[in-house]
Amino acid sequence: MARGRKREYGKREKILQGALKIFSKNGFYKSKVSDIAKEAGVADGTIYLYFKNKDDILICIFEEKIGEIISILKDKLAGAGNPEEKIWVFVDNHLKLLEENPDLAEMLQVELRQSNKFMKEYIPVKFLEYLDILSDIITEGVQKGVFRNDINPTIARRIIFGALDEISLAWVLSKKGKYDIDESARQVYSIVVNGMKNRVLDS
Amino acid sequence: MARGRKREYGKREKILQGALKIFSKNGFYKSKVSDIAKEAGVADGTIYLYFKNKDDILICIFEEKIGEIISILKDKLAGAGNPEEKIWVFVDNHLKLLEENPDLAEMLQVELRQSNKFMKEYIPVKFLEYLDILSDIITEGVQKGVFRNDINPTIARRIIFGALDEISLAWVLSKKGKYDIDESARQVYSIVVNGMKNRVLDS
Amino acid sequence: MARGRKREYGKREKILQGALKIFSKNGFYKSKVSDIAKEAGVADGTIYLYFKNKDDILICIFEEKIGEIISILKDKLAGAGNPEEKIWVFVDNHLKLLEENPDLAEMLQVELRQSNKFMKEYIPVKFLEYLDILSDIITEGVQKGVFRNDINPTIARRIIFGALDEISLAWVLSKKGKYDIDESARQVYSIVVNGMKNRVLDS
Amino acid sequence: MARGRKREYGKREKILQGALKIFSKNGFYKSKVSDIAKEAGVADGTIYLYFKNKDDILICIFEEKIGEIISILKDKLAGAGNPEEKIWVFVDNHLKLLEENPDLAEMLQVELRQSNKFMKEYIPVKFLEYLDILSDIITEGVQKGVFRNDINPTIARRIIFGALDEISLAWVLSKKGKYDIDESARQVYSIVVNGMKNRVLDS
DNA sequence: TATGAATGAGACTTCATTCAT
DNA sequence: GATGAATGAAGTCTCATTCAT
Repeated sequence: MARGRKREYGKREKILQGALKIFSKNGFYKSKVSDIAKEAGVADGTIYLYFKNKDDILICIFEEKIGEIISILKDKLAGAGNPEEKIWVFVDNHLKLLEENPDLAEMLQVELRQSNKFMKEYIPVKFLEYLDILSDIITEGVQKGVFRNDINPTIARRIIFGALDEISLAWVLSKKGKYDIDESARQVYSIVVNGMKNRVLDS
Repeated sequence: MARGRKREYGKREKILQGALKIFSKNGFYKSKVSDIAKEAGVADGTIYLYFKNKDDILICIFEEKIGEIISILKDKLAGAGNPEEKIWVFVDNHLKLLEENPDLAEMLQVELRQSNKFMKEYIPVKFLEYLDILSDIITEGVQKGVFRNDINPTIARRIIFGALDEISLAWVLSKKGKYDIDESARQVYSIVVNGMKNRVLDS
Repeated sequence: MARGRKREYGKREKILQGALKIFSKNGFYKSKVSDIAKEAGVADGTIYLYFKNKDDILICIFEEKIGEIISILKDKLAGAGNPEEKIWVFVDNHLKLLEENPDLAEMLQVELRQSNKFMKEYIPVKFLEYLDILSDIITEGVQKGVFRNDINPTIARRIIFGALDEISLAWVLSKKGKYDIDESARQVYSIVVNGMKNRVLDS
Repeated sequence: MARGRKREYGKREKILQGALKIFSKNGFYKSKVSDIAKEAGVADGTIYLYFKNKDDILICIFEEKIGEIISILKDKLAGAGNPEEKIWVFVDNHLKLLEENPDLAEMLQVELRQSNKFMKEYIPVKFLEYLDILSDIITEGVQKGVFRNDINPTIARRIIFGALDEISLAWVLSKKGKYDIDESARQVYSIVVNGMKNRVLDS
């Protein structure tokens, strides 16, 4: 658990948190490095001791945050039984997590999109890892005959993630009031699981 | 200092087209007004005869392009019969349109998201109009008993749009090769329509 | 009295009047040629049929307006008797004229100063002609023994004009309310005439 | 992209001096911020570390320079006896100071005028403080019976300042050659003091 | 390691002027 | 003569990044 000098890691972490807050408030381009520094309580120059440049901060937030999400998700999935239950865990976890971390939600919704664009070279490894969990569940469901075998896991995972993503976006942009996250989770689950279900087995 | 002019018409349209191309290539913030001007074949200053500022160009593209999409969609929907068929028309139209207009796809994916944010005052009227079409179809389906009556049209429309949106994004970012748009359309249709279908009626 | 085509002269005059109004409101640099055109009710391009450029408009206003002032002043001076009375006529005329033409006042106060500077080549011929009237009166007074012969007319005229100018400026900037022009005229007259008066003759 | 820095102090002062020089040479509007930077030996951006914008530089020069003038003037006035002598100190000080600081003279003459206009909101506190010194002297003279009691100090101070101002302007614009500052000071003093003097007391 | 003053390239936008109609 | 759409040079200001301390 010991992780070298606290001072160093403390600052890096503070910068990432500050950046998350600032990015989510202003968007990536409108955020000034000096504002991040102020928010983090460090000098402007200090940021460049921990990150290559402004873009790098963005990338690191993704890697780190999605890493945490994946870790939490995997823990929860370990306790889940069949593929349908796993889908529920995924859906519920995704929406709850963003509900509890509005800054993170805002960033993933809005800045991630940009980042994919302006950083052509950046391949969102961690993000794909997250999507892989979803396609693994679907594949498992298909193999077990729970889901129809004409379901294409690569496309289906995009459908599910897209649905969750749009729900989150609507929630973020609606100033977090209008949409009920629990209700939304149930609707997503009900539609996609029913949508993929193998009816033959039911009878 | 000024030089010759040509009195060509359709300049506004040429600027919008140029901007669409540049925005989709570089993203809004990385796009220079002078590049848009060059692409449109006009002088930098000319842009400001037709648009208030750079933001205004973005907004006008949305209004105009989504307006066109809505118009085309409504025509197609007029020939569709039951709600399920209408969902198919919506899904198919959305994905085909973006396939045929990659620049537009790229922009809608990335810039529309930001727009809500950086221009606090801008409310995407036309975009909501587009979503309304979707919820109207769902509502109709629920009323006719084709879709389950526990389906919430406001959430369901986000689910469907999100699915389409993510598919488009994946297609855009994968450099338009990896994903098969037809297959994707069928998957989206199959999952969401089956997912909303009222099974009681079937028996 | 007939002066060629009315149309042509009418437009030139309208432009000058419009420019006077706009310059006095915004100052020379903040005034846009297009605003002058709008105020004058002509097209932007039309201005360049009558004036070489924006600077030229300014110069022409000076020449024309100061010309008119000189003409009016000379008429009034023709009816004046001794140098002291002439000083009064000059002082009274200057302040009254500006009171009645606030736009002109504003312009002479502010733009005339600049003009000497930004147009190095422009020598304010008409303005010097106006000052000459003043030094002629002083010289006459000195010669007649009314004013002391240690009075230097070239300097004294600057003193008198400066006093009037500053009074006008204060009046212009105070939004024409605070200062009483009549009272000011009397104070200027009383101070400068008493200040130049030859006391030896009095006894 | 940034390059070496020197950590020299007094940058604010160097910018003010550079700006004074550039403004006086070109006038406010024709002066480019980059020229001021070059003159001051700093980078363009550095100017914005010390001043809000170009207008702010102008205002600061006024505040600072007139502050200095007031300070010097007050010292000299402390050693002056009667009101007439104080008028002489004021007149002499004003003209000598501008003679020794041609750039400052040019700015006060020309740019101050502009500033009063384009910065409607800016109230020239320091400048009014300077004028107050003058009206205080006049009021004192009136109370002591040295000056006539029909003299209005508020107007008289404008007359005196205006006279000095115009003399300075003529001197500045005449490329500092034609006018003799000493002679001018004596003329102004002689005219205004004689002009305000209470003759009744003389007898 | 940390700082933050300084840098300077670059972008948006304005507006005097032109000239095809 | 009159128009006004078009031009494009130019200027203010921003802000990511550096490096002497």
